[in-house]
Amino acid sequence: MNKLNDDVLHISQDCGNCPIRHRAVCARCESDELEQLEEIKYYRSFEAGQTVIWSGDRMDFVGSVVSGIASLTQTMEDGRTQMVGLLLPSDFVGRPGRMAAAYDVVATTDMVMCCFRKKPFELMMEQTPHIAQRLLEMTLDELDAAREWMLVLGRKTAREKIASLLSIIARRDATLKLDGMQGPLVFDLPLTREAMADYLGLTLETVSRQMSALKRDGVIELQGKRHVTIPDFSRLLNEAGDDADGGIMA
Amino acid sequence: MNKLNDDVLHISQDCGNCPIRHRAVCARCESDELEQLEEIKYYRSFEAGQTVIWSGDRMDFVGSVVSGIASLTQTMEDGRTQMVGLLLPSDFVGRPGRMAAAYDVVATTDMVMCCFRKKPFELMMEQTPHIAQRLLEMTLDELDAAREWMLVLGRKTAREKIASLLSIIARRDATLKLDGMQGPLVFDLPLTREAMADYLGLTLETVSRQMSALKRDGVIELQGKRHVTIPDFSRLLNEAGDDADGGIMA
DNA sequence: CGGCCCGTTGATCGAACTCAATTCGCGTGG
DNA sequence: CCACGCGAATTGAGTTCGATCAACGGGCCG
Repeated sequence: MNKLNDDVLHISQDCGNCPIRHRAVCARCESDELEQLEEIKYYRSFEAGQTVIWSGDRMDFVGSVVSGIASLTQTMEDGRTQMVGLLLPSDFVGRPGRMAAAYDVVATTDMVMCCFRKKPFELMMEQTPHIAQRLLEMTLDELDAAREWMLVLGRKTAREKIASLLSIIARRDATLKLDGMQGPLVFDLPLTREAMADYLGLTLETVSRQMSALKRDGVIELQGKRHVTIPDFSRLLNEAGDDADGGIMA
Repeated sequence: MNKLNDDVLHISQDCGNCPIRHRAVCARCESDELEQLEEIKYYRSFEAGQTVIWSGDRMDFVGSVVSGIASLTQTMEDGRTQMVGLLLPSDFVGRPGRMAAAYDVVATTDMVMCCFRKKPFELMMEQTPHIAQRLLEMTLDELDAAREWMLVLGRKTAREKIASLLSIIARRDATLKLDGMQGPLVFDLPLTREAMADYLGLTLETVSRQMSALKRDGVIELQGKRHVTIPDFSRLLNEAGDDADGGIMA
């Protein structure tokens, strides 16, 4: 918690130094627009496991994930839950124009959010096209990701689902590190087995079994439960049922 | 085919009389903006089963479904396919700023599209905020629908999946007819059993079996293979695993 | 009439679920 | 320091739901 507060202080108010400055909803803003945003923004930090907002709750802010990871989940009355979004740094939370949250938002790791008061943000959106433009672009990207995930949920086997999730996390991690993807990829899983199960529409036992199977078959290596090494990325892509050729897909 | 061409001629050029005028991407346009759009638009008709565009193909238009239904599908190399979108009248096709189609688009019924040449449309989007605003709104709605569908794909049983699909189609049909949803709902399924299976992540045999089971249990009535009667909508919602109370959900 | 498409139904199989026991890692308190 | 407890993860045994393979029925058109 102290650590988190330090982070918040450290990030402070300056959009210019923000780590997600050029990827978030504010990416296209000019400096005067940033100044406007700074007046309606504030930071909030969450510990791993903490709930940001419950589905149906009134939501008087929107915002961006600055660091850490959050998940968007839907739950049925009998308790079955499905993750419908994985929010990474720079991803946007909330929907302008909507009163209530449509999903549960939970921090899966310690997390910092840059929040904008909703009303003034909506006003700004009407006036400055840069924000709406960027939000449209980001929403279209999310829609593509959601559709990609529908294929995973609807048609892939448990093994392929795990491989798909690992390859997505690995790819993201590699791009963050500006890794050319040469050599083995190494990263930490930001999700518990249960969260992976919720994302993939599986049970946690099946997730565990398939992780063990991929390890046994040499597709992945595990140091501890969370630290993963991918010796051959194209092999993993193959297991995911995606086209193998290491090419970056559309 | 003759029927289709008649439709096209009938719709002709006048945006003012367009059946989707107030719901499509052009919903918020002023009359001068509509005039601009009319200069870059043209109609195309497709017969049931015809492919509008293949994934990966260069796409030099975007557009709206005017009448009929189209589906967005993704296919793996081994032939497994997943429908990732069901395009109804007023829904938007294509992504501004993207060169190639990301999905296969297929007409599942006879269909008419209002197409805009892509380059000029993109230019208009930059100049007139009304279009981008509406497109953002529509994209956010689609994202919500996709996430709703992820819950269906990931966590619902075959029976619940069928009930979910039927309730969505029934609800849409009722709103089109401005039906207050009192009394039994009656509609025609616009999808083959196979298309339903592709949407739901099932096989067509399972779809057929569950349709028979719902009929046997009195949840639905079938006249022929496509004509459906829902005697008790809240019962159907219950079978779908959604909250039963006939209320209109968020 | 025969072929074709769409849909239904039956029999069997297997992948993933469920229930249950056990292990691992880690912090906490005696 | 070790014992203890707890949550996360693994592994096993048995069951089940939906997939697969296969046969059959009905409507439509040539």
